[in-house]
Amino acid sequence: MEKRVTIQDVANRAGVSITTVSRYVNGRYESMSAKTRERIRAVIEELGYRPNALAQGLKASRTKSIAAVVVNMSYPFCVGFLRSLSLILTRSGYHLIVSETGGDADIERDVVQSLLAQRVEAMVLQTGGENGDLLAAIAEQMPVVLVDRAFAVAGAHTIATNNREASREMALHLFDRGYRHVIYVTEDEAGIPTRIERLQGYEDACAAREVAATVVHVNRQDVGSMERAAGVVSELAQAAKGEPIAVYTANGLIMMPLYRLLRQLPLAVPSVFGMATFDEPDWAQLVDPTLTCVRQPVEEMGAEAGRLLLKRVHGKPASDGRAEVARIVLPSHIVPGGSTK
Amino acid sequence: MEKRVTIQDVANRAGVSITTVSRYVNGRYESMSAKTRERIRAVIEELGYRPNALAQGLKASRTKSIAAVVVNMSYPFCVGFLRSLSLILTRSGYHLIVSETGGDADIERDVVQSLLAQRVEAMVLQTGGENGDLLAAIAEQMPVVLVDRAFAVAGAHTIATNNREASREMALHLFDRGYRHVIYVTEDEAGIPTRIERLQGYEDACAAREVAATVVHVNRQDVGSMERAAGVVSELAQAAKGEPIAVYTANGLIMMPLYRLLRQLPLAVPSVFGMATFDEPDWAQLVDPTLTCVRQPVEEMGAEAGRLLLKRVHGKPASDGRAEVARIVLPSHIVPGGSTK
DNA sequence: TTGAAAGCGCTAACAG
DNA sequence: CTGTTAGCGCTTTCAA
Repeated sequence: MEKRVTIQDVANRAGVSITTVSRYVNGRYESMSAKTRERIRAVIEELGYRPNALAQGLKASRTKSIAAVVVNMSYPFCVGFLRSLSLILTRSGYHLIVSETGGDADIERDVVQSLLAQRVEAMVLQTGGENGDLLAAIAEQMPVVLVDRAFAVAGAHTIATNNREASREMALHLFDRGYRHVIYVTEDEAGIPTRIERLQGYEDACAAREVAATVVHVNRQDVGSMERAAGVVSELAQAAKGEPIAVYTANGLIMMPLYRLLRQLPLAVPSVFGMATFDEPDWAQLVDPTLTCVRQPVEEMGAEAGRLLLKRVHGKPASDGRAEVARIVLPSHIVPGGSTK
Repeated sequence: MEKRVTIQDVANRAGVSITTVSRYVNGRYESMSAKTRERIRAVIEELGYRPNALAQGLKASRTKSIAAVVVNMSYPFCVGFLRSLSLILTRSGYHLIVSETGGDADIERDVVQSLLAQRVEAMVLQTGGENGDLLAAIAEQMPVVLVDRAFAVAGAHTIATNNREASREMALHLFDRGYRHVIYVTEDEAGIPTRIERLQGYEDACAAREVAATVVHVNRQDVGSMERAAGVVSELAQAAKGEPIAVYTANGLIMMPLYRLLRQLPLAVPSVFGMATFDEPDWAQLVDPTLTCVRQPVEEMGAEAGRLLLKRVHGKPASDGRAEVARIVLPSHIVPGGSTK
């Protein structure tokens, strides 16, 4: 492990002071003779010098890194979101630190504290909502963006999709296609805005059509709950006596394990049985018939988060010391598939 | 943006020197009176002090962060790998910085340099192979792990799967199921070991069965190439005059767009037409019939990378200054599905 | 156009 | 048991 070359080494070799090298590194060429400038350039090249970002940051607490805290980075939403966020940040020389909470409030707190100690310059979180006070306190120190789940946290920006409206539209779409009953399958709301809003949207649609809402709660970890959900669907199908019914899941992760169980039922898709989900799983176009779904603008959300953070991190804080807090809502759209017709 | 509390603040408030506080923070309680210790604990709690990781790291160049450089973080391999890597690292208080190269050698170089300046303590890369010299140089300064693509880089560890053997097995599996021709669809090898090895495995199997190899090259970005591939399959099926044939793709990302095209052919799956792929896409179990595939131990690779890096980062370098370089191969396994029978 | 010097927040000898 | 002191590598006044 060789010793790393420092600004001092460059200064010595070039026969100038470290101040001058520092100036060169920071592009302040105007106060420097062309000769000195060229000399330093050559030495830096020769020695392969790269400034220690740590030392640079120590003074201004600028680490050129931004953290993303998500429930599970393998969730399709997170994958797309993180990727586009990462792309934007990289373009501005920022690094993305990714952390997982698994949805656990204690872990979330620890992770956030640790990130704070690491002096990240900003944070974007898919939070569970339990650490609101902590996040509000952090929002006073650095830009904080809450994504996907639009909890109300003082000082934090939010980026989400129009869950309620899009969910309502999907349910209406199903009713309009002639499905007399739409069974909504979701996870326990657990106070999570996204889930609550999607459920509300479904209920809005039921109310609009004066149809009774049928909500089935499942637990993704629990296969039994999925089987029970399929059982409920089966019973309702029988009770419907041939009238078309549909299943609409609150997200793609629920539909995944449920899909096979539903297809095993003796119900013809889409004629007497419709299927749809919020989210657009990558397999939606591979199954036969293709799956009707709600596409979230995942990439746009990531890009928007990146832009927002960079603007806040770069820019001087607003004159009154408190910048505008953005609440961005990016609309989702229905992608009709063969599973509803 | 309030001023952050420093070790000095704590020292002042507690009426001790910063050294003592530093000792407390680093858990060296033995050299400290119980009274002092309690006093400091109280003040830290009161002020909500958290040591500045930047300043801590400046001295020892320990940033508690490790970087992962991948081609595309949304690739299924990367998603699973990064997640399990992240989990391991977090458990040891390390942060994971994720960067993308898009497979571009220049970007890879820039990203790596930038990470170097950031003083990450180690790197794991899914490299394109063009920056071997740079990586070898870095491997002299910090632990470097090459994952997925087992390029030979001096001083770097590698973690990969047994691509050639697993690919051979899959091809043999297909021949054994009675498919007389197995068409292998892959991307341009581009010098990437993973691709070369999988192709070799297929060729090994063809040689063993004394069957001519049929390799079709496609470009994932190019729909036309996929259609041409499907065309080749169609022609071969006709030439086979009812004899069963199969398609075997080099990875799941190729199979995804190809799948629909192949299913549109008038060929019965699996009786006269078999389908299989390297990788296990999450939709493999959702389509009907389920898709036969090769499951890579993605999570294990991530966990192994994490363990390896942490061991090397923590441990003192070996006495001779050059630690053992690990070449880890984790085996893949065939997951039989209904698409071959 | 340049450099000396004072830190940024923390750790680690070395003395008491 | 505790404090003094000297940096880690770099930026930034303030003078020259």
